[in-house]
Amino acid sequence: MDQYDHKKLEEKWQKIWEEKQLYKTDDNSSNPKFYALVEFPYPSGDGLHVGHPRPYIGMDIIARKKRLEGFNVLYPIGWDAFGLPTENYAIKTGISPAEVTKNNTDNFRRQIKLLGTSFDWSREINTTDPKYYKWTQWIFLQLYKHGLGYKAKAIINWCPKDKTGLANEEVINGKCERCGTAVEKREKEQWILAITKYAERLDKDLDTVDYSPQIKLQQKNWIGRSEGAEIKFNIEGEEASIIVFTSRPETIYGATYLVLSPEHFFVEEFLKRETIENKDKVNSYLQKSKATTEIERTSLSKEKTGVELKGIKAINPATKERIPVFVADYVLPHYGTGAIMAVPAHDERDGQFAKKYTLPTKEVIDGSKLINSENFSGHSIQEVKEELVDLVGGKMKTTYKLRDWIFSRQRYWGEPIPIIHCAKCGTVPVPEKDLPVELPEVENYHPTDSGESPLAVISEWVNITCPKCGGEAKRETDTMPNWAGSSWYFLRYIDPENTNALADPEKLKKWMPVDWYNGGMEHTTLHLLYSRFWNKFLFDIGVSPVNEPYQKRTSHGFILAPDGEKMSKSRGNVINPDDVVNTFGADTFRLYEMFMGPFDQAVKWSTDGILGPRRFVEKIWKQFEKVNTKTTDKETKSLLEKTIKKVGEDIESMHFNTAVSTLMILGNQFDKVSEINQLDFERFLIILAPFCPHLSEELWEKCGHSTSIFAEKWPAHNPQLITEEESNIVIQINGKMRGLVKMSADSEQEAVFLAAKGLPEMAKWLGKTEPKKIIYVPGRLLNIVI
RNA sequence: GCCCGAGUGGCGGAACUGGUAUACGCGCACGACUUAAAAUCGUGUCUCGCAAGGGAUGUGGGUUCGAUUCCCACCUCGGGCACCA
Repeated sequence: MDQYDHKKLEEKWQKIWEEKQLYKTDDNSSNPKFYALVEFPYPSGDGLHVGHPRPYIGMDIIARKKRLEGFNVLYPIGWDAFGLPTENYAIKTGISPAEVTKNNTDNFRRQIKLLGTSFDWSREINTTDPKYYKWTQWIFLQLYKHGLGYKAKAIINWCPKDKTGLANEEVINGKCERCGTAVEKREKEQWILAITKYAERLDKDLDTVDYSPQIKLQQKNWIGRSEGAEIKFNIEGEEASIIVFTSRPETIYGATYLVLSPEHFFVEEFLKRETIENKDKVNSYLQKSKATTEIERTSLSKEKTGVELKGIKAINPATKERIPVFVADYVLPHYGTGAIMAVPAHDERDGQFAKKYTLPTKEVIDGSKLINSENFSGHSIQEVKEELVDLVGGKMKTTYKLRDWIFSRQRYWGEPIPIIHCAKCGTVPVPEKDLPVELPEVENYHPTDSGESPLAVISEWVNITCPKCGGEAKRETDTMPNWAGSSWYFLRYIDPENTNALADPEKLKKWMPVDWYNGGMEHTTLHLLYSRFWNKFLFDIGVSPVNEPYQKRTSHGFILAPDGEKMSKSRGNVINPDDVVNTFGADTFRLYEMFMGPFDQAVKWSTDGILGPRRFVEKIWKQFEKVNTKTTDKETKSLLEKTIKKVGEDIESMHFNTAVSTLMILGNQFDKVSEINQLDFERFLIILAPFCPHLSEELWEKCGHSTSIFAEKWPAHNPQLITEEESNIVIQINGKMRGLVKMSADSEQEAVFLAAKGLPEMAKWLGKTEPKKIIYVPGRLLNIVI
């Protein structure tokens, strides 16, 4: 047998697969469909590092197994290519982002192909392709037309020196990443998408999908549904009133003051009035809070700060008491109504604040009963909650932490928002026939001095005639955030060339929903939620055939550099898969990435660790010499059946690391025997094939087959050969293992006890004393308590 | 700070629904082969103890006949916190 030559072998099979279009998905197949999806990468200039392939390989194993099980599998890939790093690179070098993207995607494609993944490359998509973003823009227009896209003022990070808006990521310790100037907050008109209108469904419909529990929980917490009440507090001697939201309206008798967020519109109102006695102090507090981040503001450990609006008092509608009104930044503007009634006795933050400013504290709850609450005292919370809210003229209300989605970016490298501003007609959507609104060439990719996107200075692009009245008009120059293109890409894979619709409705019906979507833990809230939102909207307008886009969602962990740090070019600790594949081969690489640790947890790359999988691959290669027509011995045969069962189950549950170790145990057993029956070996090759497709194809061919191993059927295991007549029953004394008896698994307790007594090593334990208690777990364990 | 995870040999990790802790792999040690080395193969490898036996799954408690697994408190690390992708 010739030497195992991974290069020769992997090139050979990758070429054959491509020529035969083995992984091209047939829309017309009558087999049951299976849509496997991984998050498409952002093609950075650094190229692929060994962390990228982990999900691709994991899903590839699942996709290959599903094909072997007779499914018609769709397993596509593409590029999520709009975004900051490419734009920043363009600003630095002057090379156009489109060109940079082209180079990067070419490199990524080459690298991914080296891994022997079974992507259907004929469906490759790119979010920066006008043919693609035409439909991203089209979706935006539908959102706009349905009242889900609106313009409003929102706060952005602003660098006063660079005169440009900054992403949070570009703000380092409150300073501009580029020039170190202190970053300010600025209000700016922005396009916003009303995702909160979908909050209830996004929350409730989680019950209908198969996401891992921690993913569901994190989504739920992010959406943050909270049932409470809105209650109006009148301002003494004025028409004005403040509406607060509280999740605990039953504590209203304990509300001893009100707090407004610094951004609350009433704060500005009140400051205009002569009644406020401490305007300077309030104003300086407002200034200070502008410089504080939200994380600092909401921190429980941070000392609460605030300032009273001196000169006004609110009236507690339950007690009719006059209570002070404060401005404090621990109250956030976008949650509830941006104003709260403070109940220091029963809320930790209110309590801290009240202590600091020596405000009265009044207990109104004792266990589950109300106290000090006039007629309501003595009643349980549940009983009187709604009645109480009624009495004070409030109304029950469900609120969400989820906020609307700020959709504008003042950047170049994103989808132009397809809107036209006409002096006469106002905001006019670009007519659908004029889509896509293509990104024009610009000389300078840097935002303008006024903070507009670089598109704003291209007058021949900006100035346009109004499609409604034909008068002078201007294009919207904001672009979309990177999230836009990735919020619907799973639909486009289904019909990537379609020019009449984002995808053919029949095809969508055939393929949706995605059966299994794997992605990074870091996308659990934003991307996952945004894409669920877009799909729900598209479902509502009859475009997507399903209410939920992803039937199942799992996540993978990072691969860290050997030093335990995140891999990055700047740290200089990047491991390039090209080198690893070159030295060890794609099959070994795949095996190692799956073997190195639990798929959903972060794990460090080890350059030595890959030797184990490589030795395994060579071992299997050599074992082909033992293959003949003789019968495989009983022990090996039984282990093979167990392995088939376990590997199948482990793939389904993404326990790839234990699947590989199970394959290794069988490989070790094959080493011990001198003969392996060919049919048995072939069944082994099929379950190995998803992990090591090249090696398996080659050995399959050597077994005399002329068709691909992936045209075979996933083998069924024979359960009868797995069950052993005898099993080891553990004998414990006081919960510690002291012996072992080999007996039939359905033995009775008495029989096992007798057998245990017969063991020589038991004499010293069981000597004369009578056991106090005996616990028997049938077929597994006998615990004797003495 | 808040939300979601994780912590087991020298290292990566395994242990099904509470039932033999350390599977599999790396490394290391010794041996075989070799003039030698590499590769390969074999044996051993949590720890204390001559042994009987004891101790170990981040720390401290608890529940249980029995806890890596369940509960409480704490420590450390990773992810997210809405304009990174």
